Amino acid sequence: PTGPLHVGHTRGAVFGDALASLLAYAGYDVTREYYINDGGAQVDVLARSVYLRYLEAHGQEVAFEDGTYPGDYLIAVGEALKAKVGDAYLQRDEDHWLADVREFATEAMMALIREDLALLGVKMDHFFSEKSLYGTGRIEEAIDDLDQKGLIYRGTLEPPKGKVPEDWEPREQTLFKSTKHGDDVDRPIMKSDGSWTYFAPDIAYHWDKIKRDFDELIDIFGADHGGYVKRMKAAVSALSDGRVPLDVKLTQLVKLYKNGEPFKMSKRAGTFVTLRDVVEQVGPDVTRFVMLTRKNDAPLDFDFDKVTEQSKDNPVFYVQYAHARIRSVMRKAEELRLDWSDNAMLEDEAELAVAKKLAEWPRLVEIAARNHEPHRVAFYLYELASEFHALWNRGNDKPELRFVHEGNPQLTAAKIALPRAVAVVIANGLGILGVTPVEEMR
RNA sequence: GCGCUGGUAGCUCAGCUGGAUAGAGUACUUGACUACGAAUCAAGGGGUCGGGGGUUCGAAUCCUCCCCAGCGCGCCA
Repeated sequence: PTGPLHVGHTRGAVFGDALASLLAYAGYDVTREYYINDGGAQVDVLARSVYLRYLEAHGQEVAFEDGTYPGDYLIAVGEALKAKVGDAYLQRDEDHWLADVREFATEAMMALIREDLALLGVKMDHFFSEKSLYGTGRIEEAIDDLDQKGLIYRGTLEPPKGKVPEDWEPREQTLFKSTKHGDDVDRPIMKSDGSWTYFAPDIAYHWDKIKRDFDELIDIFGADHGGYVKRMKAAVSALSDGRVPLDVKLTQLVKLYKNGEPFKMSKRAGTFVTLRDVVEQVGPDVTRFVMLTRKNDAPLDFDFDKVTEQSKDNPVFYVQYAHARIRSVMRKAEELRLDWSDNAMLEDEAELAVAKKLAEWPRLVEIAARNHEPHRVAFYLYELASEFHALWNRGNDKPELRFVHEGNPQLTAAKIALPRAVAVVIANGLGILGVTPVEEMR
């Protein structure tokens, strides 16, 4: 939690949320967890950055050197810190304020992040703090388990082949024998100075999940953490004696475009496009749908202009439009006071095409859930909408294919059963993706 | 050097863990509005599925070796 969520995080959040909903829809019992990285050196950096803003709030000139976060979002946090502690931390050593500011800043960032998630409509069941693993014996407990399995030892790693880092020299470290569980090399869990590497609390976190009796785990990482997958799987395999499968989904980069021009963001310069920027411009529904119309492991182009357009370039509108059309005819049918019936009358090939597409739905859900691929739902909805629009237009040529037949409630009931089923599936499908089905287009 | 993820129509992408003639959108061409409406639909052309080899009755999909792109590779998370 070093800042607000940006577009990359957004993709991970949307993907994870949709995957969880998909699994729940398919009948799984799902828990959504957010792992808070509040234990490492990065929160010290955050604390120092906030301290600079705190000094600034007291009217001092400050310089944001390398290794601090210069983003504007910390200005308010600096001021809030001033409001809380007054001048108590002015001209004092880090020892006096670091721990407290770290706590303060972390809480402020998590508040931001929770707001961001709420904007997107993402609800977490648990927030799990990395920090809670330190100094509580929980890391030691997990490592002990591995040790008892003979997977922990002192040793020295080979330097990486090819490109060797400048400052490389052999050091003895505490290592996890991850090669026993499919990894390429053994991984350090303890630095040469005796403190934990970042891998250790991650092991402890997964150990905790295994002990909580989950029988399947899914992690979602950014693609730049891809090199981390094998060791995490190895750890889970070792900790659970191979009983609990871990699937790691990597979400690729989001490339942003505006007016057809790509623009870059830089965390260092403090210029990055936040989740809030995106959601406020295009809305949560569009944001979610667009991010799910791509496989998670393929890069995603996110064009602000295309995405705000209400046209075929924008698949959300296409699917929403189908739903709105159906709801519209259903409202009209209600005025006729017909008896709703499930006995559809299907004779035309366009009607059969829609019915066939509908019949694919259960199997599609099953496959998408099994493969952990929510994007399949988005593509399916597009196809279903397409079949429906085709049928609709056919009603222009052949009046007998229309859904509402004035003065003939029986025929209307038979013809409206099919689109009614389409609306149900679209609503359910959009529900999985976290997109609100609309009653009418405006 | 090793590992991970990609390479499918001009462009953006699907493709059900091995099935029939590889599909959408976009773009281009030509048609269609009396329902929430052309915000939509219909028709047409466009492919050595990165390349070679292998397994199979059958491969975009599986095995292997190359090529290209992105990411990663001990005391940063």
